[in-house]
Amino acid sequence: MPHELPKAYEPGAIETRWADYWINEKLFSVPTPPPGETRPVFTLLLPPPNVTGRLHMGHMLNQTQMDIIVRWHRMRGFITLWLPGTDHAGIATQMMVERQLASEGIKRRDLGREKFIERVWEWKKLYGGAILDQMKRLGASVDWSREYFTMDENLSHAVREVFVRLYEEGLIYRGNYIVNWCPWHETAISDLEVKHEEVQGKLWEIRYPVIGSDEFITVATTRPETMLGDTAIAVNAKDERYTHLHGKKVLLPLMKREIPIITDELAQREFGTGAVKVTPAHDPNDFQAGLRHHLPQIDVMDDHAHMNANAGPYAGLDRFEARKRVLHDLREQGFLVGEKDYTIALGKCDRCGTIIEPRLSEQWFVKIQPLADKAREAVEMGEITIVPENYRTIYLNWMNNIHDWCVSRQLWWGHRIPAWTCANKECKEVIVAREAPAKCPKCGGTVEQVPDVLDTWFSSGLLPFTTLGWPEKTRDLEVFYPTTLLITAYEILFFWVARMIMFGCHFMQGHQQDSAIKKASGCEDKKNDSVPFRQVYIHALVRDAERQKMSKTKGNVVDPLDVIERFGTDATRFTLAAMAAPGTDIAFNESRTDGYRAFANKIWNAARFMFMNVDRVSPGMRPGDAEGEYLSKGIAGFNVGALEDRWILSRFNRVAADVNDALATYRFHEAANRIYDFFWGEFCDWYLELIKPRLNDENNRTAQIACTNLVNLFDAALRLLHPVMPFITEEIWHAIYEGKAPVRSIALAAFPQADENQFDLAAETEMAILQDLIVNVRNLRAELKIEPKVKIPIEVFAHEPQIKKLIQENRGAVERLGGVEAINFVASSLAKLPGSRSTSRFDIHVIYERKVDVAAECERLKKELERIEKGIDNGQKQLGNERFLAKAPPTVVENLRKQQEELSVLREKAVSKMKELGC
RNA sequence: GGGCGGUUAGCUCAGCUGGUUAGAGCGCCUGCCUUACAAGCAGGAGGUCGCAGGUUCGAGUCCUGCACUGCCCACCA
Repeated sequence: MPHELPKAYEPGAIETRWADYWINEKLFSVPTPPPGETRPVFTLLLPPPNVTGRLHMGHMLNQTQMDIIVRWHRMRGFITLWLPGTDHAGIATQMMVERQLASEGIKRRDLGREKFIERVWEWKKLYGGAILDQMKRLGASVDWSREYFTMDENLSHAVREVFVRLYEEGLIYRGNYIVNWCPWHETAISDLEVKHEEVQGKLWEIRYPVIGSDEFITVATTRPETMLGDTAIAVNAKDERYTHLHGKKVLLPLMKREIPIITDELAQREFGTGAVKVTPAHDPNDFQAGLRHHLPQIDVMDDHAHMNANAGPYAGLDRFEARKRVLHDLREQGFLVGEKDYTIALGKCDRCGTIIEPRLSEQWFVKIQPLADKAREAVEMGEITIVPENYRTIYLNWMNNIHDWCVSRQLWWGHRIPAWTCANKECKEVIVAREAPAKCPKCGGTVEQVPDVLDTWFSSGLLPFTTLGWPEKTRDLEVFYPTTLLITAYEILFFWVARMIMFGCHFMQGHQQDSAIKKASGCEDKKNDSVPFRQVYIHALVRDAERQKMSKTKGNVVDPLDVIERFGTDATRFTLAAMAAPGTDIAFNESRTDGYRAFANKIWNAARFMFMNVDRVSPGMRPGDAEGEYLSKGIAGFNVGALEDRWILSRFNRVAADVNDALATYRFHEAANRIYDFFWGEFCDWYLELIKPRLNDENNRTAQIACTNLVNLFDAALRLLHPVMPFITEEIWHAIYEGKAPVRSIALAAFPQADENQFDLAAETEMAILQDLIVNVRNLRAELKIEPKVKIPIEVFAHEPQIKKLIQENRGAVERLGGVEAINFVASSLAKLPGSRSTSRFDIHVIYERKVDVAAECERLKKELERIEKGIDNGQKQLGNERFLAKAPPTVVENLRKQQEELSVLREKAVSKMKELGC
C-alpha cells in the first residue's frame, strides 16, 4: 500500500488519535512484577494536580519533563510505572463549591456539613476529571489503571493510620497556641501558607500610666488594636531605666484594666523605648512570654477578625476599623505620643491575600523535630540526591530551622481528624482512634468527633507509599518503593517534597526493596530504602514572555491547550524541553514554538520523501536487518558503503551518546537541541541530499541499498526523538511498518544506544572538507550573483593528494550540491584569482565571465585578514610562552600548532590576493 | 535581616567540569516556488559576553568587589 501523506503536517487529529490509542490499549499499565523479576524498575509519582485545577504551563512543563524521562526509561527496558492521581485540595475545592452554592443563594452553613460534603463529591464527580482529561492531550504515558484520588477510601484509611500512629508516638499533640489565622477562610493555616510582604506601615507609640505614680511607660506597636488584649508590659531586667518600676502596675488605657510590669528578655533595651506591650493571645513572642509569667491570654477577636466581647466598647468592629477607633481614642485621651513610618513584613494568606491574624487557637500539631532529623540525614547522607544541587542547601537550611506543623484546618472538605472528645463537660477526654469509639472510655459519656480536617499536604505527603498499598505490606511496595525519582517545581519543595521525605523516612523505616530489582535498577549502593524517592529533580517556573510570573489577576496566563491547538502538542513539548535548562526560569515565547512546529513539519516531509522512495524503489520495505532483527538498540540493517553512510552512522551514534547522556542528567534542552540539529542540519540538509542520486540510480540494487539505509536510519531517529515528540514519531513509525510493526507502539521499541565502534573520525573529517568545499562554491556563486539554475565549471587546487582523491571520489556530490558542471584539478595555487576562495586544504576558482565586485571582495578580505592575524598573534603569544608549553595539555599545544600553520597559509593567500586585486 | 539566581546578537535563550575564530530560534538583508518540505532552500549582516579588579600559560566559564534585576526564607515590638 503506497504511503500517502498530506503535504503539510497537521498535528490535531493525529495527536488525539494516538493519545486515545495509548489509553485504550492500556499501553502504559504496569502489572505488579512477581518475585524473581530481574529487570530494572523505574517509578515516578505524578505530583497530583488539584481536582479543581485547570492545566497550566507549569503542569505542562512538569509533565513534559516527566514524560520524556519516563518514555526514555521504558524504551530502555525498565519496568516503568508512572502513577497519576489528583489531590482533593481542601481549601480550593471547598471554596469552589461554596461559590457554586452562592450562585444558587445557598450558604455552606445553611446546608450543613453532611449535605455540603455530598455536594462536593457531586462536584468532584462532574468536574474533577477535567485536569486529567487535559493531561491526556499532552500524551503523558501514565498508568491510568492505577489512578488515585487522595480521598479514596484506601488512602483515607492510611491517613487515619498515620495520624493515630503519630499520636501514639507522641508526635502529634493538641493545644492552644498562636497560629496563623486567615479570617477570610476562617481557618488556621501553616507557616508555609503565609506570604510575607514588605509594606510601609506605622509604628505607634502609646504611653501607659503607671499606677501610684505620675509616670508613664511608653511602648511601640504596629497593631494598636491588639492593646485591648494586653496583659502586661515587659521591660528588660538589665535596663536600668526601668528598674524603679519593677513590680509596679500600669493602667491599660481604654480598657481601664490593671496589668503588671514584668521583666523579660522579650524586651530589648536597644529597640524603641525598651518597653514592650505583651499580648499573649495575638503575638507568638508575647505568647511565650505570657507562658513564662503565667499571664492571662485575652483573645479580642472572633473567627472573622472582628473584635469580640473582650474588646469592650470596640466589640463588633472589624479589626482595622477598631484600629482607627483605638488610635483616635488614644489620641484624644492623650495616650498616643508618637507615630513613625515603619516598614513591616505583613503576613498574608497565600490563597486569598487576606492579612493573617496571629491568633490563639486550639489546634493539632505535628512535633516536627524527630521527623526532620531523619529527613535531613537522608539528604545529607546522599540517600536522596537533589538536582540542581543548590536546592540541597536550601532544603537543609529549612530542615534545620523548622517549626512544629499546624495540621488542623477549620474546613469541612478533607480528611477528618480521627479524634473524638467527650461531650461531658466535666470529662472532656480526647480520644484518638482508628475507628470511632462508641462511648468515652473514661466516663462512658457520649463522644463527638473533632470537627477539624487535616492540612491537604498531610495526605499528599504520604502518597509515595500509600499509593502502593501501605499500611499493608504489599508486593507493590517491595518492587516500586522507594520510587526512583520525583520531578517537581521548587514552589512545593517545602510544602510537599520535604514532607514526603519526613513521612517516608519515618513510616517506611526498616523497609527493604526487592534486592534483585534494586540491584538491576542500579541502586545497590543505597543503604536506606525508607526514603520516598532516590532523586529529586527541581525544575523552573514558566513565566510569560516578559518574565512575569503568570497569574490570573495579571491576565498574562498562557493556556497550554491554546498553544497546543495552534502549534501541536509535540511542538509545545519540544519548546518546553528545549528551553528547560536546569536552574533558570523559562520565559515562554511562542515564536520558539512556531519554530518547533516547523521542525515537526520538516520531519513530516522527510518522511514523505522516504515513503516516496520506498514506494518507488522497494515497496513494502520495513526496517530490520538481514535476520529480521527489528528492535535494534542502534541502527539495524545499515549498509556502510559510501562516505555519507559512514558519516551519518558516526554522527548518529554521537547524537545517541549525547542524548542519553543529557537525559541522564536532566539536561532536557541539550537533548532536544542535539536531536534537532542532527535531524535538520545533518540528516535532512546533507544526508538526504547526498543519497538522492543513489535512490534514483537505474541499478535497482543500488537504489534498494540506499533505501534500506534511509528507512533504518529514519526508524532509529524516530526512536531517538520519541520521548520528546511522541505523537509525530508514533504516526510515522506506524506508517513505516504499514501495520506490521513488531510491537504495538514505538513507545515500546528500543531507545538508540551509542556504539562507539561506529564512531568514524575519518569519515567526519572527510565529510567536513566536502561540506566546506560546497559551501565555498555556494558562497562564491552568491557573491558573483550567479543565477541558481546556471551550472558553472570550477577549478580546484588540492593541497594534498588525498584531498584531491576525496574530491574526485565525491565529485558528483560537489556538482549537484554546488551547482557545478565540471571540476578541473590544477597543480598550483588559485588563491590570487578573482572569484576564488582558499582554505588550508584547497583553493577553488569559479569560472564565470561576470566581474567580481572588487570593492566588496577587498572589504571581505580585509576582515578575514584581520581575523587571521588576530588568531596568529594570539597563537604566537601562547606558543612563545614556555609556561604554556610546559603546562598546557599536549593536545592543546598540538592543535594550536596545527592551527597556526593553517592560519599562516591562509594569511599568505589572503595577502597575495589583496595585492593582486589592488586593495 | 539571611540565602539563592540572572545580566552573552535587535528579541528570547544555549554555552556541562576554563582550551581553536562565542552558538541557536525568531527578526533583519540578498537570491531562489531546485518535484520531501516557501512551516522550505542557499547565502549574508549583527556580540569589546553588566562594570572594575584578581587567579591562570589561557577566563563568557573560577575568585573578590560594585551596579542593575528577579526570587525564596525570616515570630522581634
